[in-house]
Amino acid sequence: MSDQRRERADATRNRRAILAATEDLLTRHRPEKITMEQIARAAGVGKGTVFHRFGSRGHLLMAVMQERAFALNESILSAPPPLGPGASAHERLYAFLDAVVEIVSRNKGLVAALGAALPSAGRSTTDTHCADLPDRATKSAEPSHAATGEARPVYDVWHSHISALIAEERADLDADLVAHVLLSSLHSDPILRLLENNEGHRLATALRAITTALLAMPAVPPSLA
Amino acid sequence: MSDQRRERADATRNRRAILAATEDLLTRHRPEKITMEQIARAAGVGKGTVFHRFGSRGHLLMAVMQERAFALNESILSAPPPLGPGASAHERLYAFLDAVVEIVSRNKGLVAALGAALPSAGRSTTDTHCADLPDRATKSAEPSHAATGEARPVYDVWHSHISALIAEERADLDADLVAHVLLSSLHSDPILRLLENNEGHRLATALRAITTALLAMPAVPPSLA
DNA sequence: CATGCTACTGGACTCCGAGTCCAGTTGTCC
DNA sequence: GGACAACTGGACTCGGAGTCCAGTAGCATG
Repeated sequence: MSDQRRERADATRNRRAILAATEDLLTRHRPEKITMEQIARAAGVGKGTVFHRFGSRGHLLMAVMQERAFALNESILSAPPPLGPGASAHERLYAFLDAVVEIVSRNKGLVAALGAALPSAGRSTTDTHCADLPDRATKSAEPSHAATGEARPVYDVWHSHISALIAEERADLDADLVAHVLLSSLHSDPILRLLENNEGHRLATALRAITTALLAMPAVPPSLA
Repeated sequence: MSDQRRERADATRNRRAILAATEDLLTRHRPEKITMEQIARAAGVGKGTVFHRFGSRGHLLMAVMQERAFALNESILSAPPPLGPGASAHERLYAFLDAVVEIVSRNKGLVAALGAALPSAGRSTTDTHCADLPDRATKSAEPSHAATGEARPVYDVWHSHISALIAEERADLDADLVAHVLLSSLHSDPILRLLENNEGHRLATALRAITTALLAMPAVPPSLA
């Protein structure tokens, strides 16, 4: 039985093909110039299939990103101490920031494209999807992907991780906001350009410096609203 | 005389009308839904005119942003001390960051749209403009706007200002990069959403905290590449 | 193995907006 | 007031995202 039938074999094959084709194209072309039609052709399927599986360009890109970030997101929860649980909050922070910079460096294009592809996430104005694509949104089906179906799963995971670690060490800071600031650098155009130039270490260093400074910060700014 | 003829009166009138119409629309609609045609209609001119004056959607948006930031950019150079020259670097930093948060809060939409509208600035792949629009790029013409014609004039001014101030206080930091990180928060989607919710003060506070921490930072990380 | 149910497929099609073109207009300079 | 060029505007092209639906083929069941 099972109220949810298993995904059909050809569907799985095609989904994989699409994801693979997208990744492949991403390595060879500017992401904003890759069209859905190209992806479909490269994957050997029709455009309709791509949209059927992923709903929109943005969602497809997100799926790819999610795949890329999968390993890291696992590591956070269960991995040897520097990254995984067990080390001190700031050691984990360092390790995680380094890992994130690393992952973004190897996906600049994708990250840039993602930034441009998602209209604004939680808008009311004719936010067509998620409403008329109930089946696709609820898909999941494959254990290997753990598709959460969230709005920005990758960002959210990263953000809450950083935020939690910061809060753990410094309850006096607005951890939530600081985490956003740290992560925002990864979407910044000038910085993405820097990464293209293999200067990722500069970013990593700067983020470390900021983190160190914050955690070591002497006084507690009580709240000067 | 003057190798550059004065801008024609009707041209000026129309340019102003277009700018005004854009600002107006921006206050009432999601920026990504505003089309060039709408702007033209609202300004009472033809679409061709809009493109003739501004070259592209991105450039138009940038022109508007430039106008909005004009006052602040002037203040940096010549204004009473907290903002203008005369105060200590970190006082100026605080003042400037506050001002920037303020200005971005009152222009979230525009900033978001700008982020999405500029493909990537300095790309080689068929970067058509700036090449086939020499006359428009060199326009300037009106003293009141001081149109520099740069790629991202506003961002660049802000960045180099912050960068210089940081460098002045802490030669050991990668001021350039840190400045990018600070500014990047202003383009971040989650943070823009926050600003929409009138939580700008949280951002301002967080940026202050980061700045304070950095400037007060004890050790000098010598360079752990 | 046959048979039905239905999810999946694919490519032609619609829709829409950015940017182009150019014939006509109108400021400006002399 | 005449010539010249810059400006104007709207019809047009181009191209990509997303839709549609008739056809196909997995999967379950007897």
